[in-house]
Amino acid sequence: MNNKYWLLKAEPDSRIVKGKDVKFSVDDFEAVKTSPWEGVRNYEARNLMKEMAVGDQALFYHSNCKNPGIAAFAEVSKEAYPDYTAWDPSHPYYDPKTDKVNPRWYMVDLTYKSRAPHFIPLSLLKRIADSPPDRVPPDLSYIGLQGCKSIKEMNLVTRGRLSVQRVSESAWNTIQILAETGGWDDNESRPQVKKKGTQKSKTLKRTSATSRGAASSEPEADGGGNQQPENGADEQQDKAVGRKRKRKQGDVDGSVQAPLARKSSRPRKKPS
DNA sequence: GCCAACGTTGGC
DNA sequence: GCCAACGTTGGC
Repeated sequence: MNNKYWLLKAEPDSRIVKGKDVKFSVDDFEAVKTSPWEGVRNYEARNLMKEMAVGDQALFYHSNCKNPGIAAFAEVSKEAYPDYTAWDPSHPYYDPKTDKVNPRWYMVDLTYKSRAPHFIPLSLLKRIADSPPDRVPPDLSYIGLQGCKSIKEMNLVTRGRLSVQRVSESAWNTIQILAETGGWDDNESRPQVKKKGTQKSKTLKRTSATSRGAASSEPEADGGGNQQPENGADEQQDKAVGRKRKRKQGDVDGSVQAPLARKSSRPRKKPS
């Protein structure tokens, strides 16, 4: 593969899942420096992680928050290895159907590199994506048409529900330029830039903790036709939804319970 | 295997 | 907090 760039999502706001806070902001990331990207219970996301190699570059994205967007840059520091949290019955993302002999879930380690000088809000990327094919938004003329095009093709704007995504080299380059240059009008509030040491508002901000469950689903239907997620082989990508969530190692061993995924508890109501 | 129901993601 | 989009479940 010639893809060495990725985008991974994390939630900067507190949200309790099975008794544990899944918050993992850019500040948290910078503090721990390196963190295992555990908890992904989505085949497509997992497969993408399996493709990652040490040294690959990644975009750290703030999701499910007031200002979603790219907050920092990171690097893959450890190739995919079994996600041990899947075997821990006390973990929110415990998966009873997998074991150490035949790991189902994997994770990589990501190491924080630097903050995006200019936080890149999703709204900006969307604005670019919505711009005419032959025009570059005036305030972003410096990225050029090619830059615009690369953004328009990002999974971030074309799909959205994937917690781990591939990023093309051109999109990566464009993001770099945007982050360094800034200059757009709509950069309203942004989470980054920790002002003075005490900025870590740990105040419990409750986001809309509706009822996000843990992992997503189980089977991973694949558009192509390969629906086998497992097989140690090199599966491509299946598709399933991704989950994003990350948390710093420190609070990992909380101990909770609750499995994940909603297998078949669905009360189906059918006519007649 | 189709497809309606409904859970989840995640922006707004 | 609302809700659109997406995708999975599972009856038939």
